[in-house]
Amino acid sequence: MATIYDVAKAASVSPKTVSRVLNGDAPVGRETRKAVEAAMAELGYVPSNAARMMRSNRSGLIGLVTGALSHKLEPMEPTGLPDLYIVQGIQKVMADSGKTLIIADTGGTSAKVPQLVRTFLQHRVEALIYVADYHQQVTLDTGAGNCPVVLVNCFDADGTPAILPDDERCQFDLVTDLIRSGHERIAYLTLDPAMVATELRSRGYRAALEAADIPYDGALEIMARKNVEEDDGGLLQRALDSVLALDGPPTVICCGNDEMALRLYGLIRSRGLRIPEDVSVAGFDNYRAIAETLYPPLTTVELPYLAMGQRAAEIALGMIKGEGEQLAGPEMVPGPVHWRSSVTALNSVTKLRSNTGSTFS
Amino acid sequence: MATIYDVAKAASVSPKTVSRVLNGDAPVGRETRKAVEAAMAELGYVPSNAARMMRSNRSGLIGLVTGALSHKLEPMEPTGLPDLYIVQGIQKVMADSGKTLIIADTGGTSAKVPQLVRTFLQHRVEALIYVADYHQQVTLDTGAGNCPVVLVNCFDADGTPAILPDDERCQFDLVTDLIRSGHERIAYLTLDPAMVATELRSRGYRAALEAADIPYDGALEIMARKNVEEDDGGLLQRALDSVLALDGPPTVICCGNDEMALRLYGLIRSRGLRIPEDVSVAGFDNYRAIAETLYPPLTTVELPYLAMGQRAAEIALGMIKGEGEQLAGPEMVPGPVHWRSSVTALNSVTKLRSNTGSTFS
DNA sequence: GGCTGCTATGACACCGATGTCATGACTTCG
DNA sequence: CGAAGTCATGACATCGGTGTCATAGCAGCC
Repeated sequence: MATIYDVAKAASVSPKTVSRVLNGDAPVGRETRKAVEAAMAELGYVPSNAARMMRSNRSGLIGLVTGALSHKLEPMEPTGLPDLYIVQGIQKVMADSGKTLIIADTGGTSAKVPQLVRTFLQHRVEALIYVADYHQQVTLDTGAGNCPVVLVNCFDADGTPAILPDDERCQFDLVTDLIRSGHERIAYLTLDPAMVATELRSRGYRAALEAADIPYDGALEIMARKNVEEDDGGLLQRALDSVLALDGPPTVICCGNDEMALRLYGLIRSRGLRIPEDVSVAGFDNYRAIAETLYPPLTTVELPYLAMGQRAAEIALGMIKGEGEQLAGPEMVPGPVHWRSSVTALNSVTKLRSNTGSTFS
Repeated sequence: MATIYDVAKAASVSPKTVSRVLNGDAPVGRETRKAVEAAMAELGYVPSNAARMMRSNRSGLIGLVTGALSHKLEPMEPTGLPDLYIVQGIQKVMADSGKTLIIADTGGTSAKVPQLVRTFLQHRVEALIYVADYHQQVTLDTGAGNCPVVLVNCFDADGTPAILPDDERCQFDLVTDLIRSGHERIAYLTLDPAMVATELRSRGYRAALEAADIPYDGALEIMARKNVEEDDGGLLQRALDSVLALDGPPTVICCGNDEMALRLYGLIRSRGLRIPEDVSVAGFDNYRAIAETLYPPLTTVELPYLAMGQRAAEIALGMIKGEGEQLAGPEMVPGPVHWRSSVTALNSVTKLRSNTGSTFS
């Protein structure tokens, strides 16, 4: 590989002059510049970042640790590969500010993290971003020293800057929109309550009911998915039958995620009911391959993964610059409701646009 | 950040001795080693890859260019995020051999590629891997010079080493398995024929029929999805009605992908037919969120994305080492059939395991 | 004893950029 | 006209490691 010295020799100038042409940090004569540029092109010269870094101490690299690439067969496999969208958001912002992402995968075991972080530190990353595959608490033994760290889709007990989806707000917005279109008997089939998100969404569900003065009925909120292999789908069937058998059956059923909604479509129809005429269905995740493909298309909430990634990248960049924008703890990012035809309006009032940034597609 | 000189001073030895402790490339006295290790721990020393690289010229970095992170709203959005699995495969192999992945996203426009490649070259990547999001031909103006390049899920006209899914073989295996379980009237609703994969799969479909001495009936093979916005799903409806109206209607319908199969489930049922009693359905992609969640679970073929990634990484590593394993052109990787209950056996013979590596799950 | 061979260590140059400072040629202004 | 200022350029040190070579100490062997 050609070096700056080769270029200098070919252009009959000093290396420093070549450097000046490269960086434009000092005036260079017109003819000289031409000669240097010609020599660079001729030799296919590409400056070495490593050598640059030795002086400047700025690598231009951002380390990204994730389990995104190794979902494998974990029992609690979440839908939609959220971390991918987070990574996408991070990548976009970083690329725009001239940083290059270097990524490493935990392979599912956080035990590998210290080793990965060490590799990153060897490359002198300017910041470290850790992306989890679902909303959870983590305890990372990063050993990152004074390297800025940002957590995404997870949080720790030490108040490390973290970007989280606002599960509570999302579910609140969805249920509020349902109420606005006239629903009052709103069932909610939840995911495993062991998950952080489940608890938060449940809170959002109840808060929305309360805000609308609708009494909370425990019989309408049922766990329908457990993160264990034994769950063969029977939980969902029983949950559905249970709410349908109630005195006041629900007019709409919210699902813990879009995958559950997909299953529910089949179950509801096998019981001779139509969607949404007999019962409406709402999902969670806006897993587009499902939500948009189902007939009728599924009303659901989008978790703002892309935005979360972008926000995380911005925070990280801010920390690199040493700006005051130091998050002391988690920052919640809300996401839009996607209103589709799996939910019917029960009132005659013109459908109200919610003021929460919902989109009607 | 502490340097090797700081460590040397703290341990009262020369920097070179610290280097020897780090790399173990020459004997070091027991006491000396202890002192050095203590000093390294004390100072939190992490060696700088940049400085190392200056001498060794080996960065330990592998450049990955992909559009994986920016699917966005492209009309021909393929299902299943194949490139993610490819990246996963690459990552695994690279991590195992001590390389670190640095990734960049094209943002959907291949115009950015040269710039990204340049960045990678600045970092002195040891190899470049380009991953496409669906099977296609590309013309990359990499300007990578003598840096090894491997293409994945795509190929070019210059015979650059490439790893491709064996679409033809996959479809052949699937249809052959269908024939083995007694099906003879096999419809095939294809994706847009403008896609490379469509042509290849069609070939596999016909080859399987021919191998079983079943005459090819053009009325059974219909394009049911066009990569344009105008396609509102009407194509699929018409295609379904068309094959159902035939004198000899199909006993099984193959779909171009699992998403189409998901749609087809709804259409078939809305026509009062049962799956698989009245008509069997097969998909393509093994998009698990759909294939495993649908009821009944979907028989489909898995494109071997993970294996492709691994293979690509191996090829790249081989090229780095300068081994003779120089692919002169594309290498096709086959994938397994996943046999599920959306296809019924028409013959009374015990179901035959195909000899093509199919799995029955 | 003198030679060889091995172990443990250090001095020094070097990788490829860039920051600092110096220099020579011109221009401008009092 | 001489001092001061600008422009264009180069010499040289430096970043943090590692390769090469030298050196000192100590054993083993004829």
